[in-house]
Order: sequence, then structure tokens, then C-alpha cells
Amino acid sequence: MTAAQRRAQAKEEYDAFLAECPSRQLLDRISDKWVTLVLAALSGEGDPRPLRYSELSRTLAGVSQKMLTQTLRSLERDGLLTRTVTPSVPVTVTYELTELGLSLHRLMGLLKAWAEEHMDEVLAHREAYDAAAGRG
Amino acid sequence: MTAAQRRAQAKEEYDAFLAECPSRQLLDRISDKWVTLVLAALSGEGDPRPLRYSELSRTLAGVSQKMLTQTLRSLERDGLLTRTVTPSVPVTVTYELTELGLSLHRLMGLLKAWAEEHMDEVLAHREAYDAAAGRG
DNA sequence: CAGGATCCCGCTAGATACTG
DNA sequence: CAGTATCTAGCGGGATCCTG
Repeated sequence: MTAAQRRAQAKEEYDAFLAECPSRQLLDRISDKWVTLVLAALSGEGDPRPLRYSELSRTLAGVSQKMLTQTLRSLERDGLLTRTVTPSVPVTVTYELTELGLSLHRLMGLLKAWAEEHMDEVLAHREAYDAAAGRG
Repeated sequence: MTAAQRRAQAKEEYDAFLAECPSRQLLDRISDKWVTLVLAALSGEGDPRPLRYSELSRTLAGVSQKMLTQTLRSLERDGLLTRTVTPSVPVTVTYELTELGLSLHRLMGLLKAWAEEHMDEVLAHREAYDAAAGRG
């Protein structure tokens, strides 16, 4: 069973490597379905504006309360946005991007640019591949 | 139940929007755990070289056969790499990045750069947040 | 209004075994 | 060597109900 043990160890080491890799962590963060959208909403298309919880909830049409809260918490935790509570009645909570959050949103712009330039090519390949499989 | 129905419809529309959004599709593709690593392996750190299945399997230490095959198939389908079968005994299969694949790998370089520049800041925020929660 | 707590389900990664 | 087939457990994520 030495081979199996070696494989198991290699896997653990590799998982550890992946867990520590900064770019892997970044991918894990931005690949979250709602993170991108929260960022986009708060960035206001180049004119960053704070938004309330209910405004975000309306802007991100399909999001559940659980996911919205969870996403906002994790972004606050990572210092990408700030959460401000105004003790009025009823209480008002606003979210606003930090400079770090804006920086990340700018990075997303680069992804968007690449996607708009190349994704149609990718999709064309995909269709061609599927069509060939259908014939073959 | 009209409210619930409206919510359900909003969700469907939003999911459709997400499914069609090119940048979302790009994120779904690159956020795959193994895609990044296959790309990196085949790019050879700036000196792109074709690799055999078994070579990839060894390079990506912890990957299962299923995941490796699945990843390679999807990347081939999207035109990011080519699969070449040499009918020797035993059969030899090599994988090589296309220009599109190289382009994507260059994009990953931008992500890497951002991550290396900012992820420590993110992680510092995270620790501070957790520490504050521990005290609160 | 802005969440917290719970239950639950589908998806998928991964281990195992087999094949041309 | 380069895969395919199958089975299963774990978990992300949504729906629902409840609260200050």
C-alpha cells in the first residue's frame, strides 16, 4: 500500500499548496456568484455609491437573504467593503466599497474585457466540438 | 402568492442573465480548480510545451484521473488546447495550448499579479476581523 | 428594515474498479 | 498508457420561518 500512501500524501501536499496560493485564493473569492454582482452594484458603473441592504437586495434580483448577508459579511471581513449602521428607527445599514474593493472591481474590468473579446470564440469552438461529436 | 411568484420569476430572469453574461462564463471556466493548473503546466512558465497525459497527471500531483480527463476534455471543447493522438503501441496522447489558451493564461498572469499585490492585505483584514469578533 | 436559525436537496468531486 | 464506468459522501446554496 506504499503507492497508495504516496498518492495520498502527494494529494495532501498539493491541496495545501492550492490552499496557500494567493491567486487560488483570489479565484475562490471572485468566482463566487454574488461577489461580482455586489461589487458591480456598489461600484455604480464608475460612480461608486453606498447602498442599503434592501437596495442591494432589489438590485441583485434573484439573491436570497442568506446569500446576500453571507456575501456582504465575507466581503466586509476581507476589507473590500465597509458596513455602517445608523441607529435610526428602523435601523439603517449601508454598504460601501473600500479602496481595496474598488481595486478588485477594476480587476474585474480586465476580466470583462477579455471575456467580451474572446468568449464568443470560445463558444464557437464549443458548438463546433459538440456538432462534431454529434456526427462522430 | 403573487409576491412569491414575482420573486421566482425575478430569480429565473437573473439566473438567465448570469448564464448569458460573458464575464460570468469566463469566471466559471477559470475558477475551476484544475483548469488554472493545467494551463500553467502546459504554458511551461513562458515556454509552452506539449505534455502527455501521464506527464500532466504527475505534474498536477493530487488530481484524480476523472478530474484530469474531464478538465482536458472541457478545455479542448472550448478550443483552449488541442489533443493529439499518436497511434503507437502503446498509444501516445499529447496536449498543447492553442493561441486562445495562451491568451487565457496571460490573463491569469494579471490575476496572479493582483493577488500577489493585494491578497496579503485582504488576509490581514480577515485576521483583524476575526480577532475583533473573538473579543466582541 | 436587516438579518439569524434551520432544514433540506442537488450537484459534484473523488475513490475504486475495470478496459482497449 | 490513457482513459471509462459507477457509487457515494459532503457541502454549497436555496426556501422557510422567526426576531429586535
